[in-house]
Amino acid sequence: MPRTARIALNRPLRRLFDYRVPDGMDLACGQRVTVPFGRASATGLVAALGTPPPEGITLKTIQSTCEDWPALPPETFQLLSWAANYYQHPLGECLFTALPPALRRGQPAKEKADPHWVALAGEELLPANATKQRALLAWLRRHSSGAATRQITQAGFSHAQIRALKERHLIEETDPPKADKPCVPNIDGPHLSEAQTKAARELAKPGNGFSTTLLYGITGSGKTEIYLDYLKQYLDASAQALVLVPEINLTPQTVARFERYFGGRIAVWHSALNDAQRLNAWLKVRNGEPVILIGTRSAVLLPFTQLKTIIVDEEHDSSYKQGEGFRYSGRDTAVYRGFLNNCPVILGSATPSLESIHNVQAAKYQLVKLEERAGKSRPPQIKLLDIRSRPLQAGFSRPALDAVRRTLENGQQALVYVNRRGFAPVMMCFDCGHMVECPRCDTRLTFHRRDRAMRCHHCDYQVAAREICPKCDSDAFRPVGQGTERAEDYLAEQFPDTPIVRVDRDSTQRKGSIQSILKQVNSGAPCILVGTQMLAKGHDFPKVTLVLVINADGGLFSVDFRAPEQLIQTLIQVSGRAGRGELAGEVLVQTCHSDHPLLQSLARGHYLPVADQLLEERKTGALPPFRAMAIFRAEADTMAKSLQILDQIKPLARHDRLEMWGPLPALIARRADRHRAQLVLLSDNRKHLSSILAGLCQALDETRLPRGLKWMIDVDPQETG
DNA sequence: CGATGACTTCAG
DNA sequence: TGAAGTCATCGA
Repeated sequence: MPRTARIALNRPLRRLFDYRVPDGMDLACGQRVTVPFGRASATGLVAALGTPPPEGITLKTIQSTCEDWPALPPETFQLLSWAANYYQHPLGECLFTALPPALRRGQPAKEKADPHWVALAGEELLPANATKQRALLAWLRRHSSGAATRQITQAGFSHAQIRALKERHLIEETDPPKADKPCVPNIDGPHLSEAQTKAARELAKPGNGFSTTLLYGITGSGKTEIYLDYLKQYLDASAQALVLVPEINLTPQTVARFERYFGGRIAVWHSALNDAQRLNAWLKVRNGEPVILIGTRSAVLLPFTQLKTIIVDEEHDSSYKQGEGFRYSGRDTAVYRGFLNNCPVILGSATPSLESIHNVQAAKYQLVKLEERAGKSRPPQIKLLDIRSRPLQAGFSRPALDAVRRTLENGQQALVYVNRRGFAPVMMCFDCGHMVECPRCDTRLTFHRRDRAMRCHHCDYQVAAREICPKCDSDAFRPVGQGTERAEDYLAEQFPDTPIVRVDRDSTQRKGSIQSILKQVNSGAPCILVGTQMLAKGHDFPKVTLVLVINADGGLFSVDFRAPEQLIQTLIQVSGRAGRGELAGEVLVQTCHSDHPLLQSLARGHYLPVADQLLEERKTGALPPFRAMAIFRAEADTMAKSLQILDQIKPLARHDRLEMWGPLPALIARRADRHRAQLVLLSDNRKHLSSILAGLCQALDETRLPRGLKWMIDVDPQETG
């Protein structure tokens, strides 16, 4: 009887392939192999052994193993199998997302050289017009230990510029900097306040098995110090730990803070790493080195073998949910990982997700509270500023502008939060009413005055901006609504002597990184920060004493059931930027609905009661977290095709514990010329929902679909539009 | 006529 | 997914 193995390949196929195992080859689940596939060969992962082969197929034979140990150790393999099933994504693709690109391609699991570039002398040799090259050279000078190609391109420079400097012998390749930091560089732990110490003591300790703790710590309460102290006090020297952060929080400052206490034990994992860096970090983790790994979402899939604790910072952050392909939640996967590794999981936030609060109420999670700011700062007071019947200029009301002026006069800084980037979200003709729309999406084009362009924020379309209405040639063609650029311009006009710093996707892309911006702000001179979401997330601006929210109303009446939760979280997070130093903070929220119960209780200052209110609404609507939700999405070149496939599926999903909404066109029905529709599935029983989804997948795999039609399943969706 | 491209099929 | 095979169309 020949031995067989079931192999997972990196293909979007919901099936595995059986192979014959040659005599004398030892295999384990999760091991990398090379197999003949079609007329070529492919890298695969062993998914099962000794399974009875299907009839009527002559098995091919595994060519070789890539190494004699499983690339995915048992817990990691189990975690991915669970996730494949939970998120209804093909197992092969799930397993391969846990491998660094080099190993996906079948390259050997050996440490890779990671060439760095350093600047040499002789800048005067550069021609005067080579400004970009000069800028790169200056940038490299600031990175004395050198920077990898990937980091250079991330900072906004091009490969061509690197090549040009290399040819002029102004830069050269070197070895990457060695991690020369001592292993325990700082014997003194971080100094904790009484409240922090108490919270740190209450957290579940590594070694006591699996548990999940929600650490609710208000903004500015110093959660990072607690993490540092906790790891320092309770993590064994030989153990591994995982710290998950949202992408935006993985700044060099965050890493440096951890390195101060743990030196070379700190490793990082994020999207800006190049292939060599990814492979090397992955190998460290796989080899069981006692790393404390700080990483974004996908770090939860790394092959830890000695994992003893997991921390998920800002656990409410929606960027933990992958929005395409393998749509897993890094936070929820982390909790399951804690279960598999039998270790504690700490979820930290000043604005916990309703899911986590619900799990506390259901006694699945423990709650540790920290309701006091660290140091001398006081939590800011939130004031609602009703702008009904108040004249607005570029979105600013008189009292709001006065508040900014007072702040600057006192030598302090102000932060203005605007929900949209660009100058104005719409251009409208006041003669014929025409609004410029995207030709490929059901959206309006946003006007960007800086580069005189109209852009679609949902696809890559853009056109040159016009002075007159493209339809009727009227010159009454004007921007409507507020964006960051417009706020910036208006403030510059009102406060000509004050620097205005805009922070949004556009400004940070151009300037390479947010770092230099933050540095400027924290130098302390009076200035006004204008920005989007980006500003709300975890940054420390000690001199900011006023936060002004231009308009809070978007999230109050949205069709997306998560919008109110996200609005409240953003408002509290952005408010938390105020008064973090010794000066007291003030928050002004402009709204047309100051009597709205959510805003009213927000103004009373505490998150948990607002969250309870939101949870009550979810309960009434039988929405998550009270029921499990999945969305079946379809997109095609016509809406009819998309709706038709969902109509076809709907009867197959019928079940007495399942409610279905739709099929309906998506909120933005057409995006990049694809017509999108969705069927929402809700069930009070997750197991049922999961098996129904699995059945639908199978049924769809067996049907021939009209061409151009794509479908996907989103379990626990973050975006319901 | 071959070349090109759009589209379908199939993988153990 | 991606490589290979099928089929229709195009320009000279």
